[in-house]
Amino acid sequence: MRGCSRRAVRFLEPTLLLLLHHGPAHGYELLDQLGEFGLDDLNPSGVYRLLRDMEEKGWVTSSWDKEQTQGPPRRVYEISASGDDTLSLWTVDLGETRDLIDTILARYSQHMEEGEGAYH
Amino acid sequence: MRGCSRRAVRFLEPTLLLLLHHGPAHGYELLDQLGEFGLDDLNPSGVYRLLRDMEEKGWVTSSWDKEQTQGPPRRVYEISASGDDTLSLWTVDLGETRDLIDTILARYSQHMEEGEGAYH
DNA sequence: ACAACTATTGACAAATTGACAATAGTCAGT
DNA sequence: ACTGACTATTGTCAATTTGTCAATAGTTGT
Repeated sequence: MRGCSRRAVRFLEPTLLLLLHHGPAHGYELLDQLGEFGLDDLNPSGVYRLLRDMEEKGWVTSSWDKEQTQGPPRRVYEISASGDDTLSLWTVDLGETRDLIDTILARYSQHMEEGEGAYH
Repeated sequence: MRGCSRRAVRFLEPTLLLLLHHGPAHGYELLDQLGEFGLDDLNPSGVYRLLRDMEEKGWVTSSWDKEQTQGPPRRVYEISASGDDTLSLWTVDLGETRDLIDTILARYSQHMEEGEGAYH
């Protein structure tokens, strides 16, 4: 099923905002932390692209990391006040989505208990 | 926010399967029933298109309604055994999605309580 | 005949996503 | 110094998905 991949995309934005809500971070680090949410196996370029999009919308700001590190310069993202607001709006949306899921699952269980889906 | 529209699209497929799991129905009727799930304001052609796609995948079958009705002939969709299986898989996916949402919302509440997100 | 409502289909632009290559810096071993 | 492995970000382009709007077509009421 394609569900997993689509879920990843759908929840990438709020999850990134949440992670940045905790503190500034660079893309590679975020990519790693997304795994804790089950959002693994996603394409790095998609994440970087989304971060750039989010910056265009003003939800995050970025700057090059000043510290020398084990690789090329890193772009560090930080959430903005506007990003905080967006995250807050996202939580409302997520709550509604959860309600929808609950409704669907409840109806499904109900059908199954009543044996209504038994045409086959 | 674009969340609502995207939610509609994301949950259209399982919701249609669920409705058809209850019994055969035609598109126009389904379109109406989707409103009960908060999936309103969606474009009819998108729903019809998805139903046709689902038929191509073998999850539903369709036939023209024999009964005379108040309009042009209606295509009646019925869920197949394969559709039942798909719906069942969908419930697993939806459960995982709900878990993800719960995780995100829990972390957000936690940050807020601890006042960690207070840069601004 | 005309308008309003029921019902489905088609077509095409716009937006999104996936896959992969390109670039570039550091570090460790040879 | 060269090589390969790892870190880190960007760019590109085809493929898929979605949104929008028009087209078709039957029925009912005036």
